[in-house]
This record gives sequence, C-alpha cells and structure tokens, in this order.
Amino acid sequence: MRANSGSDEQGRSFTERGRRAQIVAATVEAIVDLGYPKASFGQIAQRAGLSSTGMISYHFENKAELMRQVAVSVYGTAEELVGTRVVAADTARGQLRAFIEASVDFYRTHHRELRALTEILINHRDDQPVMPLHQRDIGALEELFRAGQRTGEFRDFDPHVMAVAVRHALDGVAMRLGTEIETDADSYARELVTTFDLATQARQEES
Amino acid sequence: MRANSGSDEQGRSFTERGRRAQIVAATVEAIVDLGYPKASFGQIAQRAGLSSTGMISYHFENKAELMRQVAVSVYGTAEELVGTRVVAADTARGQLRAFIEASVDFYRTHHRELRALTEILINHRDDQPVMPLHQRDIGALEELFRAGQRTGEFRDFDPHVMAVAVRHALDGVAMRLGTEIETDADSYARELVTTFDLATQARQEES
Amino acid sequence: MRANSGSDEQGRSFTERGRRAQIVAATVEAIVDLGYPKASFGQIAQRAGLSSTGMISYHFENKAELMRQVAVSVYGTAEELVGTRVVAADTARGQLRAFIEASVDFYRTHHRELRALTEILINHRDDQPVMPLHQRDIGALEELFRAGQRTGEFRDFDPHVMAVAVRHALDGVAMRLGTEIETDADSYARELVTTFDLATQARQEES
Amino acid sequence: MRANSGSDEQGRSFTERGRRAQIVAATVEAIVDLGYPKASFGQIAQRAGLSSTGMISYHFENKAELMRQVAVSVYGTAEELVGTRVVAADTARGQLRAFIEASVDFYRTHHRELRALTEILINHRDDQPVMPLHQRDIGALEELFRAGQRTGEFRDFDPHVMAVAVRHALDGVAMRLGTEIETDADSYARELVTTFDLATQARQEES
DNA sequence: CATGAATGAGGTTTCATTCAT
DNA sequence: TATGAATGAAACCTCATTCAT
Repeated sequence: MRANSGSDEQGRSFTERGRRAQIVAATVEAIVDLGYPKASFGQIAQRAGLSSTGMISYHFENKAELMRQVAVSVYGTAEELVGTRVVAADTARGQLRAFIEASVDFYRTHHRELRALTEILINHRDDQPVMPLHQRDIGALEELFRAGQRTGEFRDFDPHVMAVAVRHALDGVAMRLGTEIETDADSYARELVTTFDLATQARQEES
Repeated sequence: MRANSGSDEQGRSFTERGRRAQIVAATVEAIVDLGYPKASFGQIAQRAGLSSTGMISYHFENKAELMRQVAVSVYGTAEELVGTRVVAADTARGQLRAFIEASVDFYRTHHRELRALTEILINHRDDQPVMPLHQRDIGALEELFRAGQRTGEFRDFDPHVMAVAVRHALDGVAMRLGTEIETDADSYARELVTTFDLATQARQEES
Repeated sequence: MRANSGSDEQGRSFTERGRRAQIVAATVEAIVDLGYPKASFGQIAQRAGLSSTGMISYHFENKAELMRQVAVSVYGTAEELVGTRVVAADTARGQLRAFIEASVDFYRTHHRELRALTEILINHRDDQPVMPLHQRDIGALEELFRAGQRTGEFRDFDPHVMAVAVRHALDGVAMRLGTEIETDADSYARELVTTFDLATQARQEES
Repeated sequence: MRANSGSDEQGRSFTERGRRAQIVAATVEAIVDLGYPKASFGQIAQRAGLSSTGMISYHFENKAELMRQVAVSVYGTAEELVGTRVVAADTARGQLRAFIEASVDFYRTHHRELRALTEILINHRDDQPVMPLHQRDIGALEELFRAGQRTGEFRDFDPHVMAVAVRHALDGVAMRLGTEIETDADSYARELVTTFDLATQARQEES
C-alpha cells in the first residue's frame, strides 16, 4: 500500500532504499536550483526521473518528512566525514583544527547538499522539528572546548558562545562556497584555523 | 492607476509612504510567525489590518518587490544604527569592537526584523537579485581590516575571510537570539569582541 | 481576502449571498446527478457557471462547510413550508395529517433538494456534524404525539418510536419520488395519512 | 491471469472464496468506520490484513463490482434470516409481524453490515446498477399484503405504499440502532409491530 | 485609495488500477 | 497468489494578481 511509515532506512527493501535516495538527491537539486519555496514535488519528481509526483508521496509520508530525510541524510554524511577526522586528532587544539578543516573540506565537496540543508534548516517549520542538528554540532564543540580548558590548552572563554561562533562562521563559508565565483576553499580553511586558534589558545605570557 | 512603479520612497504621497511602511512591517511579522514560504499576501494583509490583498498589489509591483523593500528597510535601519557607532570609534580595533557590539545590540532590539531579513536573504531568488546586502557589510569590514593592517594594529590575515567569519558569526548570534530561551545578548557580545580581538591583533611578542 | 468566515448568511453583501446561493444550488445538482462522492468542486463550479473551483473555496471555508450549508438551506426551506401548515391545524390528529401531507408536497416539489440532503446526511462525517436535523423533526413529532396523548386524541404508544417511523417512512417516499417513473405522490400522501392515523388514534371501542 | 470475471461465487477455488469473503468483510468495516467516500482500497486492504491493494483488484474486477458483492452478501444473509421466519408464520398478519421482528433482530445483530449496505445503496451509481434489492423486499411485502387483503385479514390499502412505509420505517430503525446510544431494539420491534398491525388490519367493527 | 470578487495556475496528496517479480 | 512499485488522473485548496465599483 505504502512504504512510507517510520523514518529510518532500516527494514526497507533494496529497491526502496534506492528510490528514496534518488528522491532525496533530486530534492537537493531542486532546492539548490529553485530555492526551498519553489522546490515542489513536481520539480523534484522531474529531477528524479519520475513520471508522477504520486511516487514521492508513496515513498515519503509527506513533504515535511521528505525534507526531514534530506536533512538527516546530509547531516549524516557530514558527521561521518568530519567525525572521523576529529577523533583522529589527539589534542583539543588539534581537534578544533580538524573540525574546521574537515568541515570546509566537506563544504567544498558537497556544497549543493549544504546549501539545501541550510535552506531546510531556515524554512522548515513543523511540530516535528528537524533540528537538534546544528545543536548537536554545537554541543560537540562545547564539549571539545571544555575538555581543552580543563587541560589548560584553551583560555577561559564561554564555550557556548565560541561554539556558536565557530559553527556559524563555517556556515558563512559554506554559503560563500556555493555562490561565489570560485573562492579558494583552502585559504578559508587556513585562515579560520588561525583565527580560532588565536581566539582560543591560552595566553602564552600567562603560562 | 498604480502607485508601485519605481522602488524608492521619494516622490510618494504621505499616506502612501505610511501604507507601504505598514505593509513592510506586517510582512516582517508574517515571515517571523509563519516562515517565508507561508507568508502569503493574505497573511500579510491580515497583519496590516487591510481587508484586501489587492491593496498590497496596488502598493508594490509584485511580491518580489515587496520582499526587496523589506530587506532594504531592515538593512537601512541596521546600517544607520551600526554605522554611527562604528565611525565614532577612532582606532580600527575600536571600530571592530563597535561593529560587533552595535550589531549584537541591533539584534537584541530588532530580532524579528533580523529573522525576517535572514529568511528573505536565503529564499529570495529573482532576476533582479535583492542583495548585495551582506556583501556591503563584508566590504566595509574588509576595508576596516585593511586599514588596521596598514596601521599595524592588525596582524596579517586575509581580510575577506575574516570579514566573512565576523559577519556570519554575528548571524549565528542573531539566529540564537530569536529562538533561544533568553540567551544573554551581552555575554555574546563580550565573548565575540574578545574572540575577534584576539584573532586579529598583531602578536605582541612580535611588536 | 476571503468572505467565508462564519456560517450564517447575515452580514454578507448582496452579491455574496447571491453567489453562495448559486453555489449551493449547483451543489444540489451535482449531488443528484453524480452522487455525493463524485460531486467534486470541479463539477459544482461547472454547474454554477464558475470558471474556477477557487471561487468555491473563496465563498466557503471548505467542502464540509459547503455541504453543511446545503443541508441547512434545504432543511430551512422544508421547515418553513411544513411548519406553517402544521401550526395551521388545531388538533393533534390534524397536525399529524398536515405534517405528512406537507412533507410529501415538499418532496414532490423539491425532490432534487431532498435527494441531495439525504446523501449529505448519510455521507457527511465531520467533527462539526451536520445533523441535529432529522433529530429536530423527530423531536417536533414526539412533542406532537405527546400532546395528542395528553388530550386523549392518540392512543398510548412510544412517541419516539412512532416519530422515527413517520420520519423515515416519509424518507422512503422521498427516495421513491426521486427515482421512480412517476409515482403518484398524492396516493402516497393519502395512504400514509390513513396508515398513521390508524396507527395512532385512540381505540374507539375503548372510548 | 485474473480470477475476477463473473460475479457469483461458484466455480471459484476454496482459497479464493475465502479471500473474497475476507475482503467483503473488510469493506463493511471500512465503510462503517470511514464512510463510503473514504473507504478506499488502501483502507480495505489494511482491514483485511492484506499488504497490497493489488490483491483486491485481482479478486474483484473493479470497485463497483466489489461494492455490488458487499450488497449481495449482506442482503443474502438478511434474506435468509428474515425469510425463514416469515414463511414459518401462517397468517398474513403473522407474517407481517415476523417480517418486522426478524428485521429488527437482524439489525440488532448485524448493524454494521446494515449500515454499510445503506451507504452502498445510497451512493452506488453505475451503469450496471446494483440493486433491485430493497425492491425485492418491497415486492415481497406487496405480495404479502395482497394475499392478506384477499383473505380479508387486511383492510383495503395500497400495498405498494404500505410496503414502502414498512420497509423504510425499518431502515429508520436500522440507522438509529447504529448510532444511538443504546436504543432498545425490542421496544422498536414491539411498537412497529403494533403500529403496522393497526394500520393494516381490517376494521373490526366492519366485520 | 480601498474593497471584494474573480481568475487560473499550481500546490500536495489520495486513489484505483496495472504490472513485473 | 501475493507483493511492492509505478502510473496518471483527479481531488481540495491556496495563492498572486487583476479589475469593477
């Protein structure tokens, strides 16, 4: 009848996972091309090579759920890419650097997904909110900062504000990478690393 | 027959300027309440105390133009408030501090306008694009940084990247102030000033 | 913006009352022609000479509300026609006869409205139910029966069951008049009057 | 390829008869729960424990045919239950009483089927019309009345109108038993028997 | 200036039905 | 037989915009 109950990808047939992924990808394209408000089922179906919008409704309970899945998908990819590189570092300072570099890297390689995610995060309003998403990032960063402060690597700043600053500074980079005519992603990464390194490190004259 | 040609407020009757301002304000409210995609003429008219959406079409050429005016209006207010405080400072460092503090101040006092502006910036797509808006801010910041680097107040970083970082870190604050349960705006301001102060100042051991 | 708030006809412009009546009439036609499930906005708009289904949504909050108005309208007409003839009679027995005769009369002259009403009563399911409608009729009949029993005109039966029997026997006539190839309405009336006269009157051998 | 040609249950495999009965039962449930217009194949399949609506299309030529089968099934059950009790009586008057009592009995024990049947009778429109169903009942009643009139048991009324009255008065009871908060079915039966007994019997003073 | 009415396009979603597996 | 996927039509409804008054 319908295959759209539940919201994770487990317990779904092979073909269905394929279709869902295809639709999610097409949604990203539609949002990037047309903007969230004009990313209609019609546009999405077209980009997914489907001959009917009914197919989308068949695979996703409704539009809100589809958008949620897009967010989850993009965020999942990002988390995996960034996460593995962060845990590979052994100092807090190194982890911060890894977080920034990996994030910029991700933005460079996935700027369309990222742009779509941003639009969804801004526009999606629902009872079932999409987003303990940025939240999760910010939480992780706060943790990182607090750990660094305990070991004395970092100076004594408000971990929350700093996490917000880092997170959204990166968002800024993301938005630029999507639209600007070939900005150099590496220089963004390099400068941001330096910036937040300076902003966080314990003052040397105090050591 | 129609009063909506052109896009600035000059050459308009008193009542018309009033209606336009009223509609712009109502648009802000609608966007904040419902999100950009659901901020329809109907909702806007309702919030403006108008009993017909025809009135909006009469005063604005189309929806895109209305949104453009909202952006211009909010951005104008912000620029005035922030600009006057920035020029009052006499060192580049002081100006950076003033920019950050004034911005946070503006966000605290105008977070609804700000939220609306953000949604418009993200969503608005048009042949006649609204917004070299952030652009203008970023340009001004770059200028400020370059000046500071020339006088030796600032270290040698990429002014563009730093401008983007500052601008979007502030955006992050803005988004938080709109939704978080009573975040302390002052502590955001204080921490961001310190952060970017540390990130930009010439290294003291090198002086 | 929209003229569809509230649900009675007061406080509406002349033109609007006209349009609403026109749409209600077209809804009756559509239901009779196609049946409730296929009486779509498209079909209704067509029959109302409207070039767009949007016009219906403009005048009625939603389909449920439109159906409610149809029911109210038909029932109102019936109540007026039947009511005036019932109160004109002075004995309970005479009132029962008047009720039956006037009802059959109404069915003959308004069998399309009646058919539509029946379909709506059966099919409409909503939180805001249409129908203390038959209920009202049945209540009135119970009252009539009880009065007649008090004066000794009627024998001692259960007024509720008898009311249900009368009301639904009349429904049966209604359904027949709509579909049968020219049944003689008068003979229906005559027979039903006799039937329920005999069924209700106090036994003469007991007097 | 398909098993749905024809419309009676003969010449069908055991499993197929089972599935068809199961689907018919589920259709009754769906109609009672949701109303005819919302009794979709999806809802029916769900209630039948089927995981695909394709199964329904496989077993029934189309939706109209399914509905026809539901009607036939319910009506068949009713006819059997009522019929056996009617023929057991030996006077026309006794048969009328039996018909009413057995009918009310059937409504009490099968009100869901009955409700579904009613909705189908009202809503079903097709080139291949379902239902000389009530018709058949009414025909039988007319026969019964005519027989009683010949033997002098009944007075001289129009058998058709009386049949319609009885038939639809019973429908009214059926509808009430489905929705009212515990109406006493027995009192309905008792009162209706008395009512139509009085309405039909030859006047004793004339004998 | 302002209103209410009208239009027509386009939105999401549900549905009966078909078909490959 | 049974399933899940696909299709395309049609459903209700909202919207920006226009126009007569």
